[in-house]
Amino acid sequence: MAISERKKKILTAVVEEYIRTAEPVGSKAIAQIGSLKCSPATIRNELAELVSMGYLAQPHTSAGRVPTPMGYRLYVNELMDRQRLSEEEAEDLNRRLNQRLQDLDDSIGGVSRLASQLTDYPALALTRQAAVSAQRFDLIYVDANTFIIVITLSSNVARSKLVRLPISVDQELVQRLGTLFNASFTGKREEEITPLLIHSTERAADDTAGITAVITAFLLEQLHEAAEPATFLSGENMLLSQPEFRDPDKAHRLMSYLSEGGHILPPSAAAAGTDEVRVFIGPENVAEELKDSSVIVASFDAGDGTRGLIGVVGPTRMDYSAVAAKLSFLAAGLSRRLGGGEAPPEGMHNKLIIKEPDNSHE
Amino acid sequence: MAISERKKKILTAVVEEYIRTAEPVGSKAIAQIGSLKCSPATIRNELAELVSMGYLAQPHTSAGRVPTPMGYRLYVNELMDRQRLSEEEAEDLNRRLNQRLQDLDDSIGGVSRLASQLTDYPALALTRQAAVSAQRFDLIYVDANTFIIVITLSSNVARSKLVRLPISVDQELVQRLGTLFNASFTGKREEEITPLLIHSTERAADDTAGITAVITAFLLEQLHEAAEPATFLSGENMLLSQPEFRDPDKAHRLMSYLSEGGHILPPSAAAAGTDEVRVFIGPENVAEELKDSSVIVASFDAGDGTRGLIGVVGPTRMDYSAVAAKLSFLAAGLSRRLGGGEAPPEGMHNKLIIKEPDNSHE
DNA sequence: GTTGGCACTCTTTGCTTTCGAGTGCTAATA
DNA sequence: TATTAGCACTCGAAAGCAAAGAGTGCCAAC
Repeated sequence: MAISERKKKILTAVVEEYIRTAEPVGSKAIAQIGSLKCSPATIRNELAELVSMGYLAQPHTSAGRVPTPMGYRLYVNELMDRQRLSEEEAEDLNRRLNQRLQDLDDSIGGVSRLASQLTDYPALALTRQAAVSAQRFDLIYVDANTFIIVITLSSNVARSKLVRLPISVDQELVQRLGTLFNASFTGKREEEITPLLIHSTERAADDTAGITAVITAFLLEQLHEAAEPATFLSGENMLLSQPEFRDPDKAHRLMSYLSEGGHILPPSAAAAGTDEVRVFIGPENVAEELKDSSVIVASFDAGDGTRGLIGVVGPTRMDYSAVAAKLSFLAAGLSRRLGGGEAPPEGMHNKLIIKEPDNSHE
Repeated sequence: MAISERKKKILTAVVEEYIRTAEPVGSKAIAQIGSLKCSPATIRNELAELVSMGYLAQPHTSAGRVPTPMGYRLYVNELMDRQRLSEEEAEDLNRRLNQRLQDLDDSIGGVSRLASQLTDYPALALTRQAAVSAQRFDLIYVDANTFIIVITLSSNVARSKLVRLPISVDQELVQRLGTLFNASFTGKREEEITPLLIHSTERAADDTAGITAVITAFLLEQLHEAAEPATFLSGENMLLSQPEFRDPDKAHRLMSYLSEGGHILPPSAAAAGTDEVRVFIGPENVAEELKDSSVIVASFDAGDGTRGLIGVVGPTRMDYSAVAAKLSFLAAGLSRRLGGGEAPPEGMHNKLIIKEPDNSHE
């Protein structure tokens, strides 16, 4: 059955009122909202139909209506205003973003904090490198017992470590090792660095002191760490201010799940195109723990093939419109600052596409 | 009035039972615990006296007794067993500690996570450097538009950054800048790097492209960051499993306070001697938000004049004994691995001194 | 000094009642 | 035919109340 214009208006009113108040909304309240010029009775009839169509639900016979996940979905896809931030908001956000952003890697935590402060929901941020390898090795001789390893990764981040040795080395050895590592390990991804390769390098180095082992260990550690999607979560406490989490057990369950850092995002989220906002409503989430929460994610280009995601978690009764706008703006700002390639002009809002998750398997 | 042996036993029983059950404990329960061979009636008399002495309180006339902060204080100072970890626990902990620990700086967050998992309370870890300065600069020429800054700090941590320039530089310039920076900025603390010094270096560099500015900015940023006490908080969600935080508002208030990262520790905590455990019970905390929680902190030596603290936050009804033992062990382990100087033999428990905070100002 | 006994207090729990918001239905109306 | 007013009905939330139970304080006896 097609859904009439008036039904859409009513559904919108229910969703927005429910988002605002967290209370089931009744026919009278909708009539008063305006934008509809008909009586509560008429609205009641429409509401009854919306219930039978599956967009709304009643907690119990004599209560107002509450949107179902399906209702939210329709709202998100078709009904809601695509909010844009006001000039001041945009400016403020840009300023804060600039403050945080020197090097993504250090500030990915800062980004998630920012997202959380901005939206008043717990937020997470993560990056996933495409394929990381070492681009270049520099070994700096400091003194007889000390040298510094600097590994420049393909993502153009330099990682360094100061190594103190129990034995002494000379400048020549350090330099020779540097050349050797540049020859053997540059461009290699983590899985390409086989024990065999390590072993042969070790022999070639003619290094009895085990210094090569230290370097390869550091290399592997850095590659591993860089390849590992770095996840940050902040603002967990925001959950507690939501009435749906007044039940401490429920709150605890979700918070534990979140802080385990695990599979918060549905796999398909990672596949999202840049600057596109995705919304996962209640049961659309794969993780059992998220079945009655919603997740909104935006994806951004962190440069050099690295993909980043920022998202927030909240009750299904979330302010989708506002949150999506903010995340979209944030993601666009990040892409602009971090991403290579064509930067959209500063200050311009990027388009806000909201994609529905792929549910073909259901 | 002096406190009799029997009163001590009874107080101990009340505290431990209350820690276990979170319910006010009655005379009958104490009698059944054993270790006292007298009737509930006798115990009631003693309890009444303990109440009038201020060690215990009654939530209401017909309820059992609950320890007051003063009661906990006595318990912590004199009565509780100084637990030591069992062999297996110690071994497990050591293993996990080794896993986490390569470089304190990266893993301070890991340490707090470990403390939280270990104790089932929210945990925080922080380090405070004594006075950080740059020990050495290395500028590595990569290509005409790129070079790497490596700053080795006095704390023996190397920090690096890959710099891309809009203009091109030659190897000679990079090298010259390196020498210049080594001459001008090594050994300088953040506050010693005045605009004047920066300016004169800039002039000496004969650098029209503003490369010195990039380097000084990075230097200042790193010094600032290193001097800033790095705080990490984890396991906030553990709070919610404590019955005293079943009230979502209360939980929210404390969690917000904690996640702001602020002044969790009383100032005196920072002054604690290494490997010493301090306990701050309820109102002993200076922060208003912590007035009915307890904080346990252990201090460790992170090497090179850096002091670290690990601590947990929980309700006053905390398992002081177990937590103190674990933190003490953890701190000792960290000191051993990170601290310079005399390392106590591996696997040995360090002594567990529990210091009372200095309350002379009250 | 210790103990058993007992009346008393105060919370907790469960039940019943009341109240009200909101519904669904029907009949009247534009 | 679509809308509206009216009204009886439902069901949860809040309030009130009684019974139960845990624990105390005190007294008198040991």
